[in-house]
Amino acid sequence: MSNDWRDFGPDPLSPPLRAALGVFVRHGYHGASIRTIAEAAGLSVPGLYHHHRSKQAILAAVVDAAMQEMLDHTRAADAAAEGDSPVGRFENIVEALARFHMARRDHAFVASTEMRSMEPATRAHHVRQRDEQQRMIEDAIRAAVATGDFSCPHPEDAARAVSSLCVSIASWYRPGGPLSPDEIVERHLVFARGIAGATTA
Amino acid sequence: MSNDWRDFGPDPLSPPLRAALGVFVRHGYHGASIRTIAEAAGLSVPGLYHHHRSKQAILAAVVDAAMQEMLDHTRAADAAAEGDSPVGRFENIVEALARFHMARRDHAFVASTEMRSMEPATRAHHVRQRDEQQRMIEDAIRAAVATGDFSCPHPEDAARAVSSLCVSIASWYRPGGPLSPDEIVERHLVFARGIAGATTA
Amino acid sequence: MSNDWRDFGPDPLSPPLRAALGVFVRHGYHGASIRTIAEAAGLSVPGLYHHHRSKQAILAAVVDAAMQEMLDHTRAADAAAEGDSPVGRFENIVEALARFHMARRDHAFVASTEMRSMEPATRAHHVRQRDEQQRMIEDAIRAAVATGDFSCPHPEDAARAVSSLCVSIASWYRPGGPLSPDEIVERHLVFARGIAGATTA
Amino acid sequence: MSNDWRDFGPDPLSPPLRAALGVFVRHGYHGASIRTIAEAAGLSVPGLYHHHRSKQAILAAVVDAAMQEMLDHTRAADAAAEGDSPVGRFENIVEALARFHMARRDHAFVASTEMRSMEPATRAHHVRQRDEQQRMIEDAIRAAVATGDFSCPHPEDAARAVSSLCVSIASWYRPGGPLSPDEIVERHLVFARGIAGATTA
DNA sequence: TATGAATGAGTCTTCATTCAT
DNA sequence: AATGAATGAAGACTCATTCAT
Repeated sequence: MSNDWRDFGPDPLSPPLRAALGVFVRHGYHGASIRTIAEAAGLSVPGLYHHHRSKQAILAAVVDAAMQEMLDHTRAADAAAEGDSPVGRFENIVEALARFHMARRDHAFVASTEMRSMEPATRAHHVRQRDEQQRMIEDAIRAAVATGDFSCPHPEDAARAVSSLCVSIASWYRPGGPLSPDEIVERHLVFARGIAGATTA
Repeated sequence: MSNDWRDFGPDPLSPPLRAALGVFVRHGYHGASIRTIAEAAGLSVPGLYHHHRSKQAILAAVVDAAMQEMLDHTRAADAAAEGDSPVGRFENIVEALARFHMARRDHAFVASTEMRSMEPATRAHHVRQRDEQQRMIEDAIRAAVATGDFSCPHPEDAARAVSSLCVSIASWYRPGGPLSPDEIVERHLVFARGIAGATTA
Repeated sequence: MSNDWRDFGPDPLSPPLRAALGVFVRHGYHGASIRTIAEAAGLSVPGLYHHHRSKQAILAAVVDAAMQEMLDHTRAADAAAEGDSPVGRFENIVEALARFHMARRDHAFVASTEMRSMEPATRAHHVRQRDEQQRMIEDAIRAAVATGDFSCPHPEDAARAVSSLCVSIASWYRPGGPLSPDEIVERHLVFARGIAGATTA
Repeated sequence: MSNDWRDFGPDPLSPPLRAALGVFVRHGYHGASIRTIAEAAGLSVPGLYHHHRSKQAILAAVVDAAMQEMLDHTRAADAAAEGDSPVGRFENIVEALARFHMARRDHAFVASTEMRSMEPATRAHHVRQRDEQQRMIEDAIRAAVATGDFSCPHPEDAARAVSSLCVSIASWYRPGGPLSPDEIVERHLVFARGIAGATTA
């Protein structure tokens, strides 16, 4: 993982979970019936229950897998900039985030959209993961401010704004669209630097 | 409306629609039962149906009211900057958007979150309204680029980013939170100028 | 009435009852909603209730009007054959029955079809009217048997068969169809004579 | 089937369908609630839905089973008269029809009564089956006219009258009534020959 | 391991009917 | 005489889940 944080391999979700994800994306958690999910997975209903305890457990598994993968990649991106300037760390993290929201657009969409459908424990776990990710951005901004590379009076707000911006990619990006992932990354790096108050071109 | 685009009066939604909005926010469209909505509205179920043809019609009414109010205020904010520099237009529009997403946080949240729950006609209408709003931002950016106030190679992407940023306010802002609306507006104006590549302080 | 038992004037049903009849025919009693009936009548729902106590009362009124008109015409047809041979009585009654089931096809259809939807009292009344009508046929047959014009070992069964035959006209006859009412009458007179065992052409 | 067209074994309907049939007979299709049907079948509501897709599908299954059985028996009765005079064919068909409307009185009643409650496709199928049956009678009559056994100027109308007569048995016959099925058959053969204009005793 | 059958509780929606105005 | 607003009960149907096989 240390070097390939830019690459997302095939979806690691098990077939039933991937099927569930598709249904969640199209209909939302409450609009998705166990029957529809089972059909999409090519399983009978009890067959699906053999793999997962409940519909809620399916949601938790999908969301946790997504958040783990996101954290893995952003952490690796951060680590890969070890020794670089804080700006390099910031840019790596943003790039990892942006790439994740394209490569795993459905996963990210469901994770951000279905918070209210999660049971308290699941939701708390999810929020913790999201906060950790956001703090990584914030830390990088603070470091860059310390070196004078960024001029940013409110690093926490800027981090949230950058994060929101990357998350929102998942709601409009379509593979095969007019812009390539590389172009989208490039442009969002510019936006993110603008939000963080980069002082140099 | 010409001068008071910054102010949002009391929620114009009828009591049943306001009640429905609250349930939609907490549980999502599919998670909201007509029974729950009726209870929240202090009506019997058929009493609710007396006012609205279907659950879907309730969603459409709520979303359309929200989008109309958003468009009214952003248009007025744009018009109020008539004669100003393009930057003034841009800032007015962004401020109107930000204020809307705080004053009508629930409305905006449901409108942006429940697109997949809308029937095709409703969704198409909604998308048209959203696109018009986004084009207002884009036009202002292009004008500011023409005057040299902004340096922005991709105005359409920047407009989407600015719009996404304002929309995302609705998902974390709480009245009575640590920041006042005025502070939030101020900070988001800075973020938005950063995204659009403002060349001057 | 004494002479014009062959003619059926305009439908004597009040407009709301006529509207209800149409809905009953198309959807059946249970499939007909008060709202649909009110709409068909051009009335509001309470407006309809102003004229009739309940949906059941509407059915009773429609059915009773139909049966009364049927009895009026068959009695008059019978009376008009006073002094004729029993065969003349028989034929007059059958003709009246056949003509009624064409002229008031919807009324007759509902009356015969919705017996199970009538409350006990209404149903009992209806059955009494139907039995009286059937006995008129039976009496005529018996009289014709006594004169040797008919050869019929079971007049009661024959009367029921003749009655059923006339009732069934209502379920296929359409005004403007290939056969004129006069032709249909003529042919059913032949069938009825066949059922009753007429011994002469 | 070749020899036993006179006998109707135990009702071939599955228990849930038989239960539904009973409820349809008593209350009509629209008056029959799925709850009542399920109770009559000794099932829960979803248990009933496990076996049948919808209330309409239940009606279609019941009606089609009835019409199939009717066609099977009348065809067999017709075939059994192979080589006989046309009058023999005619009598066999009528007897099969009459017996069917006694042995399967509820099935026949619902099939003829609930045409308006069938969805278009189901209704079309039903009408086709009914027409085929009626044409069998018509053909037999025409053949008997050709041999001079019947004198009947309008075979199509006579066939419809004979058919209606047999169908109407289902609306008054009760097992254990004053007349045995054999007696009823005998009398209806006489009526049918009368309608068709039989020239010989 | 996998599934046909089952279910209590819930879904959205409509029912016939009433009443204040 | 007419209606907008309301409702308890019921409509057909589906839910997530279980269990015997």
